[in-house]
Amino acid sequence: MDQPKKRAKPGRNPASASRTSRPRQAEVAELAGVSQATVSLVLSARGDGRAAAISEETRQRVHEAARSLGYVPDPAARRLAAARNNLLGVFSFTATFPTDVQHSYYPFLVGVEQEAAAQGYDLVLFTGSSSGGASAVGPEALSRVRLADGCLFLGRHVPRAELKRLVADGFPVVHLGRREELEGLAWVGADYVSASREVVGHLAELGHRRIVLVREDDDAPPSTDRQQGFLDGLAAAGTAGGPGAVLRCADPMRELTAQRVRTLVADGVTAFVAEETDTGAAWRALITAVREAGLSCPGDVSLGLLGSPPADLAAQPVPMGFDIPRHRLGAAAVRLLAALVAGEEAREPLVACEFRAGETAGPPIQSP
Amino acid sequence: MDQPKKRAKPGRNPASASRTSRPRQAEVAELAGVSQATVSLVLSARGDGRAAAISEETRQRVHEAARSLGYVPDPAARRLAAARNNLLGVFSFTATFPTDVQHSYYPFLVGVEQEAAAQGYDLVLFTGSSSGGASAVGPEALSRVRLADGCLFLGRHVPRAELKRLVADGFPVVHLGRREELEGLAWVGADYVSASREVVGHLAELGHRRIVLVREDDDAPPSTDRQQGFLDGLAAAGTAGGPGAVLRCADPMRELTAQRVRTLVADGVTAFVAEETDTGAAWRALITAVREAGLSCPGDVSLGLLGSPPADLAAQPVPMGFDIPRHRLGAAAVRLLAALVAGEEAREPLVACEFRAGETAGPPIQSP
DNA sequence: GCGCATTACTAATGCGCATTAACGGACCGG
DNA sequence: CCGGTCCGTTAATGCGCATTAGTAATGCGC
Repeated sequence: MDQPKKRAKPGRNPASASRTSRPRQAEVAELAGVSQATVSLVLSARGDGRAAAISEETRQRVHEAARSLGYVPDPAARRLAAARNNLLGVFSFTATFPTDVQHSYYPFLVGVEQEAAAQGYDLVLFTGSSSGGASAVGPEALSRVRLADGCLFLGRHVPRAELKRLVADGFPVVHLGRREELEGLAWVGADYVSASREVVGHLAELGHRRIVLVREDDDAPPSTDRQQGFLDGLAAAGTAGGPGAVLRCADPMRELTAQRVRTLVADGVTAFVAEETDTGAAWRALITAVREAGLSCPGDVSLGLLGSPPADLAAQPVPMGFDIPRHRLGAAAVRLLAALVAGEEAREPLVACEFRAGETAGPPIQSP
Repeated sequence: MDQPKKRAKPGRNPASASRTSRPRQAEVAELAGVSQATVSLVLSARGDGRAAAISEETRQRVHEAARSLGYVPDPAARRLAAARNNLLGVFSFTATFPTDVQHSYYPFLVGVEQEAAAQGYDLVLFTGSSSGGASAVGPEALSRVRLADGCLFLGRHVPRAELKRLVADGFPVVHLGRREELEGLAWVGADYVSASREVVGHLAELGHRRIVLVREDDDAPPSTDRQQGFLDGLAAAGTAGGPGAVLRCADPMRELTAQRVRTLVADGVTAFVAEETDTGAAWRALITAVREAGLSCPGDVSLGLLGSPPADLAAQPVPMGFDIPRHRLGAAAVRLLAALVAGEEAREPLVACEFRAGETAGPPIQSP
């Protein structure tokens, strides 16, 4: 009577419909006359490296049995046992799927998807702002991402506190876009400094000595980086920057008039570069002013754009400048994230931009 | 001494790096001072129906503990334990985010994402055939989707055999786009028949009696449906279709000449409708031919497009016709899938298109 | 012919969760 | 005051697989 208390076996509810049809490893094992463990060893044998100690004959029998039964491993069980989900999260605080196909996140996603596939990960898409009723946009909205092995963040409005919490907990996180304010947060970004320096370098090579940067009145890192690169480029070319080299406008369209451009050109300026922003205001203002000043572009004055032109100006003559490799940025972010998930160290976060020769730059005119 | 042989506990290898960060139910339980089972009961309590027998106070404590720990249930474990994980899969055999935006499933995804959020599901993007090297396109490629509660399939190149297997196993699957060849496969599609009939109806109401359909030489269901709707519309308008009512061209640009159009118009034809295809060839050929024939559009002849114009022609006068509600299609697919997951029956798979008045249709000219 | 290494395989275990029988305590009618 | 009932909670179990300690069998050397 002192045997351990006998308990019924609760277990699980009766087999659901699909139970009957899907063979388990145990059934394969029985058919092959081996143990379940052997089946697992055979079927999950990594192609690379040494094969486990299983005889070729057994291996064959197991494979045969598996095939004849139509065995397919259960991914849930596989992932549970392996303690990894092979899932990467993608979180954007603005809608992950903006209605506009032209949206700037799209190219990132292309790269993200490709690289994730290459690394053997699937993607879980989270939306912070989704109007969906179920997901309350509470502070814990972010913690759902823990479902994945790691998470990629897009957009600038990700709440700091929550992100910090994730990072502090050691959850692998990568931010797409420079994000240095948050200690320990991994990120990847485009190397605007080098790219901008290169643009200035090309202009200098063509012979330009007086170059002006038109930028907006915004202290976002991308803007700062571009100015930095611009000034570096000037220095490398042996040209003094000086305060007049940077034209900072709160409202470019209003401040950068044709008259202003004429004055600068008369003063010896032979080339302008504009920074790229969301709105493209600086570039828009620049080409408008130059046109209205009656100046021809590669002829009278050379223009450069530190980025890509806005979609509605894409048909215009291609500006000399650089393209942000969004595609590669997305891929780099995934690689970094995968490395973090695997417990490796973060690597170089900067991705080089691609120089674009365009058709808006030429040698400076000889001032009369 | 006859106790069962003592064996060491093999278990699994020491915790990987991420182990620390992901709290388990057991940890929540400890913090709340209850058992793991209680945590499970509280957290998986179905909102509907009777709440499990847990006191409100305990419930509170558990929720609090879970929140403070940032607990998120492990999808794999959830799934393995025979429940569901509130995950819906999206699988497209071509890249979901293709480089070529034209063929993108993006608009669908907008609807999918919204509806999934509304239904309380997260989305897993199973990266199908991406050029990535890792994922061999073996038979198991598709079976990964079993991690989710159900899966949405996009694209026409999904391998039949594997899909069939999923369906046969009772795994909830919905195909976006008509797919009747596969017995038992649920799908949602746009109602091209009704929409095309409506377009013809509008033309008939305007007074058109002789209407010609320009279509490509392709027997895909969407083409067939449009023709069907077109003929239905003619019949409803009391106009005989006749063999001449459908112009089937292998190469519309070449076959649909200005001369041909002139002849038709002279013969009494007052309106043309073109089908929409990937390339937009039929519509392109039609408007080109009409222009070259020197005919003005809403004046001399009315035009309709059974679908949306290709992106590069969007700036032209908006064609009368209909828009495929990709957004709503995606949402409908998710609703259907959610119903299947819940064990309900499939419902009406057709989603209505949206009529677009446009500016290419008017009353027919009185032939002299 | 005994120790020791190697090979080929199996038993046991747990991943994290859901499920359910059982249990202890409070309450209650008789 | 005792058996019964209800309530809140828990222990135990297994989902399907990967992992690893252990074992039986065999080979090898001296």
